[in-house]
Amino acid sequence: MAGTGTDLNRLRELNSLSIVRALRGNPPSTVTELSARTGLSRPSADVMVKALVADGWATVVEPAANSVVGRPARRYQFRADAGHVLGIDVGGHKILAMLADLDGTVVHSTRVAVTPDADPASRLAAMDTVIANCLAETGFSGDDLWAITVGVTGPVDETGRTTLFTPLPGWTSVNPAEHLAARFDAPIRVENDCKLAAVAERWHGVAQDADDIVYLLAGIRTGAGLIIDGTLRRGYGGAAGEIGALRQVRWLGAPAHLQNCPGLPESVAPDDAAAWVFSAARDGDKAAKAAVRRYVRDLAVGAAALVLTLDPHVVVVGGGYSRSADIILEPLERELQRLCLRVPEIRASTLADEGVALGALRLALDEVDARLFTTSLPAPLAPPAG
Amino acid sequence: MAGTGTDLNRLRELNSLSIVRALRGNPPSTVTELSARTGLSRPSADVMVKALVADGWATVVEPAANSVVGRPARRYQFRADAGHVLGIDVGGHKILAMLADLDGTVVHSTRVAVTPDADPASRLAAMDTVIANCLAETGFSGDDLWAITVGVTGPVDETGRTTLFTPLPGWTSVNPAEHLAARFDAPIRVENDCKLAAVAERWHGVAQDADDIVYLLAGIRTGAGLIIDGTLRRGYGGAAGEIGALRQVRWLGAPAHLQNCPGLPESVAPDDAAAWVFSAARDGDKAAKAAVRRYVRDLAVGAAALVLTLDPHVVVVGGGYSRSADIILEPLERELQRLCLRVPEIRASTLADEGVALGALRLALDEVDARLFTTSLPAPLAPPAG
DNA sequence: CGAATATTGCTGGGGTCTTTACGAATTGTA
DNA sequence: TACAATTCGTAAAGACCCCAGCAATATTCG
Repeated sequence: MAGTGTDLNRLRELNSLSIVRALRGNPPSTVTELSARTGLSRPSADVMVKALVADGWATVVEPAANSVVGRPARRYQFRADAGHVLGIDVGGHKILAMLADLDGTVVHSTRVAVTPDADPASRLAAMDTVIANCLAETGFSGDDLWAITVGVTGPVDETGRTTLFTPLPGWTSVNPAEHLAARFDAPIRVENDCKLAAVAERWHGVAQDADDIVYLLAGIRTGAGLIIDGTLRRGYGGAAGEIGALRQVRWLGAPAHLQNCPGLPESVAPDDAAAWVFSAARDGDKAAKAAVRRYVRDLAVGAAALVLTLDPHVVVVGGGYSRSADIILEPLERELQRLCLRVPEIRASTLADEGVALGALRLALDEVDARLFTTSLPAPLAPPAG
Repeated sequence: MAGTGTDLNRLRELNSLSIVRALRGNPPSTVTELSARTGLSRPSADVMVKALVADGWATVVEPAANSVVGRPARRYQFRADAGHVLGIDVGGHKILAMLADLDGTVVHSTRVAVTPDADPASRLAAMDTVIANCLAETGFSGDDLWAITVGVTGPVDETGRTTLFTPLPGWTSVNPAEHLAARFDAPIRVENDCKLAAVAERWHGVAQDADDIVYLLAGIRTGAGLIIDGTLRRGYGGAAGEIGALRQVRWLGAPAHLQNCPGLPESVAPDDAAAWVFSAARDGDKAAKAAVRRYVRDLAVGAAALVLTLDPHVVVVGGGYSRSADIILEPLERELQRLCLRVPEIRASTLADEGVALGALRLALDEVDARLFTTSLPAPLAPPAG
């Protein structure tokens, strides 16, 4: 029964989707271009794209200045604003929401600061506020959202819970997916923050060329996210990448080398300690340099375990400490050279603290795509015209 | 240009392949059954299967005793003997070749013993002999082979070389793929033995139900093969799973606990030492039990690194020592419980020393399938009738 | 031997894509 | 301004595929 029995309707769907693919991510295209891009004949491409326009998936862009000989062609464009998705980073210090259209263009983002020891209820309330603001400031309603993804700390199981552990107090009892499902109709997904950051690096970050990626979160917390063969790997129970739980790897204590660096002035707040150490090391401070060396050495053991297990193309170093990539990357590479069989390329993230939210957006878009590309074209939820 | 432009021909191909899928792995089927299985109409299924018969991909099986009312239906069967594939395990102690038809049924296998310190040339010669015998004893020629896969020790790069390292002396300079390419036209692939064993466990072993598998080779060598999301993961440079190279993991020295167990009689050959220790431990020998405990403790650290990285569904323990799974599995699980966040199921392999060759067969079959299911149906290389 | 049953084979209908062809719109040149 | 050249838009014809339904066929059971 699960057979791939394929009839004519399916063929038409396939070709319609083929046209959608050809439209997306390209500048407004003529029918001739679409025909060339899809391999379909020009009349077919014409019929398809006209149907898409009728259903609200595409629009006609007026010819514009055309300096070429011949009748000017109509240009069609995918209606990226037919729907929107939301990506949310629920972090220890901040909550960040990003709203993007179907092309993945970020339309708006909102953030609010929270304290790491906030209780779950107030954290969820802050999340609600951030979302509400993001929608209010752009004039959208919850019905305009086609998918929502939330990034949280700790391994996430199928249901969206972080049962194994999480640094956020009380968070294990919370299910953000259920919480949001009561407010929004869109499909909601909860995912681990490191995993989302990894996705973001492949989407808009420094690993766009790689299919096998290890993302290292280097910050007050240490963690990892894995992309294998181009897709995010969650593991059977959603706990892939949690190599830090292995004591031999020393990730848990690694940041302490920086936090407790001898010579650290009392005036420096704990959150700024690492930055101070990196800066001091850059200035040649002996103790700071030793602290960085010890930190990197511990970080490298876990990284080596990941690298040896997966043999990735690229290792991306992200997280708060990646701002000091200039003094981390080189010793990290040296350590990996010592520990690994084949050393991957090591690159520093450039997504600052937006990686998790961006990755959440990408996953939400994937959700939309999956529906779009498998279960035929859904009824056009979009208004008939912009 | 890479567009999915889909015309009628493609539709027909798709449906033809759909029929092939419905035929394979099923007993001889009537057109009505095929129609039900594929979702196609009966006339369509009829036309398709007739075309397959004409091209040599299927045969008609005569009605046989039919005890049901009505006109007896013709039964069609996939011609598994239209082609064959070869899987070869080039190990330290033996070389094993297996010949299978397109259904994966093993038709014949040949093996020969070699010494671990044999030089590359004689090892390749032994491989040639094993293949030649396997073909001669079944009456096939090299032209009947549609794909060949060779399993070797050590990480294999894209070209089929084991450049990073291998325990076989001189083997880094050898390229078995090139060697065989001079003799056979079929596509040839070389792969790491642990990876192939992992594939075999999912195909015919104890992990058929799992999509995320860590295969542990527990023997005189220690190694791993990874299956993630149902497919073998090689890593960017083919060195995935080589966690044993990390010193912290202690895999290199782990078997020594068994080999050098105090109380080991001088009369026991090195190759039989582990078996003796396991047996002694089973009989309650204190020293032997301690040696096993130490071995498992070391094995578990690397296994934990793999498990924490990938969060697999199942860990399969294979290799020579898996014959003593009865006294390894329980302490291994206990150790993993201690070291991991979520402990996967742990199972002992039952494929004895045929896992690598079986996995090689599966990969060769995958190669055939890939051609069959992407680039349309190739011209029937098969003779028109059995 | 005839009725019941299930399969086989065939024909027409509906649908899709492609090819071919021709009219329409614009540019550049005489 | 008129005309050729070029490209786009669209319509008609042809080929192909899938499906529904009906007549013919082969077998079992009474």
